[in-house]
Amino acid sequence: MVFQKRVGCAPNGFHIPAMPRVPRSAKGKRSSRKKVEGNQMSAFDLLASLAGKLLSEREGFWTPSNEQLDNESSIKGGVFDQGSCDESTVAPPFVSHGNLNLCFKQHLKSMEPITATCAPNDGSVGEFADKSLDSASPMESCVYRVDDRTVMSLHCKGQIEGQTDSNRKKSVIVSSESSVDLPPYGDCPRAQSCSFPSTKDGEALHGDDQENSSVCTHPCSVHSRALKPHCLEAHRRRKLKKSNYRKCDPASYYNSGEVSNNDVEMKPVFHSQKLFYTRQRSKRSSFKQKKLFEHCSISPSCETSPDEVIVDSLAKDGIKLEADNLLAALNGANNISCTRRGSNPLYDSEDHPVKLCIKSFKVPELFIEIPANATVGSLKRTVMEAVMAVLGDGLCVGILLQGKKVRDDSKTLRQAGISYEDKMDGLGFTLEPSPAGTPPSILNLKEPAFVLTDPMPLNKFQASDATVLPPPLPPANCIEIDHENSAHSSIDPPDNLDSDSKMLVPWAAANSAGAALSLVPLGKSRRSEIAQQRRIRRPFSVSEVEALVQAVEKLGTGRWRDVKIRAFGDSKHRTYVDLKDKWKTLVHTARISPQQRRGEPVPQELLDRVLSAHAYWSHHQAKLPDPAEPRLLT
DNA sequence: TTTAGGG
DNA sequence: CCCTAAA
Repeated sequence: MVFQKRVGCAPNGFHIPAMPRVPRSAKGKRSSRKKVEGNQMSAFDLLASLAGKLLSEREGFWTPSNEQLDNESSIKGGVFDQGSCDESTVAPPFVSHGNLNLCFKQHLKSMEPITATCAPNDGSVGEFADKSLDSASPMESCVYRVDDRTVMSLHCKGQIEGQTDSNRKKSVIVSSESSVDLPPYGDCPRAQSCSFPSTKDGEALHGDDQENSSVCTHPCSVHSRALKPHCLEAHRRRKLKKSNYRKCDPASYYNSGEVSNNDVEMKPVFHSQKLFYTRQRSKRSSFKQKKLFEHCSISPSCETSPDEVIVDSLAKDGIKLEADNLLAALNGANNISCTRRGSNPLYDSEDHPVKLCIKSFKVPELFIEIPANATVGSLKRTVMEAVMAVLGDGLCVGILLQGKKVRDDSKTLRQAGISYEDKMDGLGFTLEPSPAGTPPSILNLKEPAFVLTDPMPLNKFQASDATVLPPPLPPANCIEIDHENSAHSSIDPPDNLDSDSKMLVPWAAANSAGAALSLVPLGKSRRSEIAQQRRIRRPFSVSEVEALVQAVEKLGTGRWRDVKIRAFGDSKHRTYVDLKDKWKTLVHTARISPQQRRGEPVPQELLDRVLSAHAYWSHHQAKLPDPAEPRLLT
């Protein structure tokens, strides 16, 4: 007997008492060194990264005025981009008081507004929701209709004024088929998504809605997330299609995703222990869909079901994490020397500290299928593995301001507009995949629909269960990145979110208890042709070239692994293949005229050595790993 | 997993 | 940088 249970809707989520080291994902776990290369990011790292982003960078050339956006659209954009039930939460233990809730959403994106907040940290979302119905409340509400559902959106209208009333900026969108006193439909034409509050307060307020809201998720929308074809490399698509995907009855996806939001629903769909890792079935508003599909040839109407409604919610028990606490935790744990108050040189004399409250991060929800005779312990492990597969394979924090990504890490908060109170309700953080070994880059999760399956070779699996399983996923993070952006962050172009959005497909981590996982997209063929991540281009610096040349001189051109160890042993982002390729280009560069060379000029001396080494090793086989290593005569 | 090469 | 056949 096999049952399938949707984990994600567990009201209280999964509270992980400690943040273990994350199992490495599919690639390179062979040696310890490889593990080091693994793009692992602990929750602490995450916070550190976040803190660094928020509090440590101040230089920039961008002026906030460029980012003046519609104040309302931001939240809604964020909401639309979220669109899912609230899911499990992970509470890292290192936050002294207050938890950073990582809510398992269907994708790694957080729309939770980071609010400027001043102690005392009051007010749950529910309270705000309550108050929002009061005209005196700092919250605004608006109502709109999604299909047959009336939806109320509560969001902040107030500005942060002074130090006492600044933490009133919350946004919650409340699904409402209930008795909530709703303003007339149409008050807020832009708001078209619904979500249900998962905070306890929200539950208390709209408890009846939760179940109803659950209905909002619809399996059919599993594939409704728009993947912009223009974002896909056709070439890659073809390859992926050819090599990694197989035809599969779409209905099987739906079956697999047909588990309702009722936690208790069991479905004997699969016969082996699997983890379903699917994106929340949701529907975006027509408004958002328009944006989503703006560059997509797929019609939204055919991608969504009428009764799908975006279900978005705030973290269950989303405990605020104040910057103070965060910094204190960081300082205490990792000697990060940043203080927040007065004397902090990070702040200009007249610069007010920016207090932020991260309500939650959202990561994809999980579907788990496990034999009924499995032990509770194995279930726990399975969930943990799924969780860590999502969280562990390298996350970085992205910042959304007014719905736009803030990419320039060098900007100050003020320059980025984060210190502007009138924008605080448009500030959001996202958990994003961090390309291996690369600085955090902003990546939007657009197609977080996966299935975790048995790790058996895909070909075997296909042969044995081809009618059930969705197409397998390419064996790596599938992140489409902006090729225009190098590793260096840059300013977000002032266009909409989707235009520069990225896609990601996390790759499951390895197992620990015989339940190895692999990830398979749950999407449909068209858009399950997910672009595989292309690593961010990282031009070799002169010093790197120097190290490479030196190592090749010593080791020869046939031992790239050794060269890598020798010259880039601690570098995560330079693989031996990279080095081999770089050497290839170096040889080429050395042979062409300086006028033809591009990029950062390599000193001629190095190029000469490249040619010399290349010539030498062309005639000397570098076979012997160690003893009398041939020396290059120079 | 590494190497070697083409793309 | 990617992709992959071969080793």
